[in-house]
This record gives sequence, structure tokens and C-alpha cells, in this order.
Amino acid sequence: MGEIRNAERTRKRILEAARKEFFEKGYTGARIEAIAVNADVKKQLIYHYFKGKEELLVAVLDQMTVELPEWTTQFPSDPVHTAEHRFQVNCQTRMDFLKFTVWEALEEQPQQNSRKKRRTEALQSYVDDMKSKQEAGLVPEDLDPELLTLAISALTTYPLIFGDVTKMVTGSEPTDPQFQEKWSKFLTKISARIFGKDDFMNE
Amino acid sequence: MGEIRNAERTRKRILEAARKEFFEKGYTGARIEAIAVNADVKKQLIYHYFKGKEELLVAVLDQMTVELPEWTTQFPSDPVHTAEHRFQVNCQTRMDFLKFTVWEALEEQPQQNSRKKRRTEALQSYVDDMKSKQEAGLVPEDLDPELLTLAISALTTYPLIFGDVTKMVTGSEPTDPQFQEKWSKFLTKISARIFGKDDFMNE
DNA sequence: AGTTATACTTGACAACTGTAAAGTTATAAC
DNA sequence: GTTATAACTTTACAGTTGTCAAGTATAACT
Repeated sequence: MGEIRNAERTRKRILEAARKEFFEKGYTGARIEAIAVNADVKKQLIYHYFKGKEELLVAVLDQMTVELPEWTTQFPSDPVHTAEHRFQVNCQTRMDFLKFTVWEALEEQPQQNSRKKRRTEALQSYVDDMKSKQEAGLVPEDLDPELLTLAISALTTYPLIFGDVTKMVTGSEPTDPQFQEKWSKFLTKISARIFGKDDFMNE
Repeated sequence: MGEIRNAERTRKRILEAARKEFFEKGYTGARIEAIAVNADVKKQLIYHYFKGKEELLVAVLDQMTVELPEWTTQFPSDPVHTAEHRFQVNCQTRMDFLKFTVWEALEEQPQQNSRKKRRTEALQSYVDDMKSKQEAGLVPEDLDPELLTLAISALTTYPLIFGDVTKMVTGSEPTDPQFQEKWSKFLTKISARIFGKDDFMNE
């Protein structure tokens, strides 16, 4: 009505609304109608820009991976700080995306092969990093690098994903910066113990 | 047709089919129709036994909590074995139920207050156990019992819930007994390090 | 000015889903 | 054996959801 036509802007608005909807409700739970309303667009217009629900999701995911900053793919030199670092990354780079990951694990989705490959590569790079640090003598010999990586994944995502558990156990919301700091320090502390740096246990 | 009428058996069949469906698909994802087919029953018959979808879920959940064995609510005396114990419990007491817990965390469900209360109590009992063990000198003073409990929750559920991550990182399925044993031992190992029992680090 | 490509709207529909209500058969009590 | 109750079936419906096809308005190009 009062707005001038603008294809690019409309497309972006749809994409943004779709991101929110998909990340909050998962694929099957997401409603095209809801996306349309949120983007202030007739829902049929979405089919003018995207072939369908699935392609829309793919578009959202593609844009996601383009946008993430470089520092997120770096590793700290000391394995003691690996967990803390990965936790910070998870906190910063859109927690809602993490939530979507969970749905991906549960729903039987249009398993994007390219997407699965990317995830595998990312995880494998964590394992490789851990292995190299073990060879450098920074990680105890008797701890399996793969299992360590899995453990770190667990510790750096679980409290954020299962906000209700975090709330029930600690009383804080996982979005609370105070909790995030406490958890960061905690991760460093137990990392120090696990990796055998007993001299790190100050503060 | 060839079957004799039997209310109790039919009810059980519906409940069993509902359990599978709910645990695998979540509340919104679960289909009454699918439950009916799986129970070999006309779907309208379900409404003869239960008021509706929600009550059916409640019935399933109620029966669940009745059925679980006592040993699952006990705690090992040594905190070093707490993680391992909780992991074993999670492995044994129907992994599909764990999956349902995840859906509960994501979906905005008919948040059964009684159910939430039970969960809170269970988690709080873990915290209390950890606290008492800290007071007994079995847990380092500088580690927050609440955060420790949260960490243990993460470590004992994450690999089971996110089977795809486990697969991508370790190459094994989380249902693989071999993996479960490896992870059990790993949990004990890092627990020993975290809790400062360096003498426990034999095999 | 007129053709055309593109942005957007309208109307419709077919599949699916939870649920109600009425109808039908078997079982058990009298 | 009649009857009441409970087990099961059939028919039906209203709401939702993804998608299509056809129409209209606007901007761009010739």
C-alpha cells in the first residue's frame, strides 16, 4: 500500500522471517503462513521467490553459513581454553541456530547432504586439533581425542539448548550473561583439571 | 474380526503404540492415525479410551514413571562414579524416552505442571547429592555443585541424544554397546581428574 | 506508447488432522 | 432371553497447511 515495490528487500524480509520461524519451530513445525505474516507479505508471494518450503529452508541455511565471522573457526593454542572458546562461539553466533541443530537431530528432514558434509568437516577439524595437541604433549595420552571432542561439544551446547534444565539446576537462564560467565570459568576450571594443568587452578 | 473383544489388552496396545509414536515424533509430530494403525485399531476407538491427544500423552507418561526400576534413583557413594552411573541409567531406561525429553524442551507443549515438578525434584536431588558429597570432602571446594550437576547431565545425555554428532566424531552409533562402554570408562576417567582422585587413573 | 518482464494479490483446492456423534455388535447381569 | 453396558465402527466435519493457477499492477525497455 504505502510501500514502493522492492524485490530485493522483500526477499530479504522473507528470508529473515523464515530464519526465525525455522529456527524456533523446526522444519515441520514452521508454518509458511507464519513466515508470511512476520514478513508482512501474502504467503503466496513466498512461492514467487522460492520453489517451496524446502528450498526456502536451504536458502536460509546457505545464507547462515556465509554470514558467520572468521574468528569462530579458530582454535585457542592451549587446549585448556578450547571448551571456553567453543562455548563463547555458541553463545555469540546466534543461539537460535543451535536450537535448530537440535531439531535437525530429531526430525527426519530433507537431509541436505552438503550440509551434513560441512558439519562433519567442522567436527572433524575439532578432533584433528585435539589430536595435534595431544601429540604436542598438551593432552594426556590416555584420553581419547575423539571422546574429548564429544565431551566438549556436550558441555558447550547442552546448557544453552536445554534452557529449562539449566534453569532448574542453577536457577539462571542460559541467556543470562552472568550464567554464561560462570559457566565459562567453570569450563576452564574443569578443563585445567582434565588436562592436568593443576597450576591453573587459581581464582 | 478374528479377535475376541478385550478392553484391557486393547487399551495396552494403544498405550504402547502411543508411547512409541510420542517418543519418536514428539507431541505435535505424533499422529493419532499412526498410533491407531500401529495398535491395529480404528482411530476413533482411541477416543473411547482417552479424552484426546493430550490425555493420551499424560497416560503414557504416567505409566512410564510407574515402570522404572528402583536402582535408577540411587546414587553411587563415590562421586567419581556418578557420571558413569547416570549414563548407564540413561542407556538402559529406554533411550527413546530421552529423545522425548528433548522434544519437550523444544516444543511449547501442554506443559504438565506435575511433570515439570517431578523433573525439578529429580534434578534437585542430584544437586543435593553433589552438595553432600562436597561437604564430605569428596568434591573440591572450588567447584560449584550446581554446575557440576549440569555438566554431568550434559555428558550423560548428549552423546545419546545427538547420535549423529556421536557418529560423526567417533564413528560409532550411540546404541553400540562398545561405544557405551568406552564412554563409560571415559566418564570415570575425567571424573577422577575433575574430582582430584589422581590415584584412580588406572585403566 | 506499447510490449514485456516482474512484483504482488486473489481465489481455490486437495490432503491431512483432531474430534464429535451416531450407529452397531458383543459381553455380562438379571 | 431380554436388557444394559461397554467395545468397537462408520460417517462426518471443521480447521489447518502447502501449493497452484490465474489475475492485476508496476517498472523497464524499445
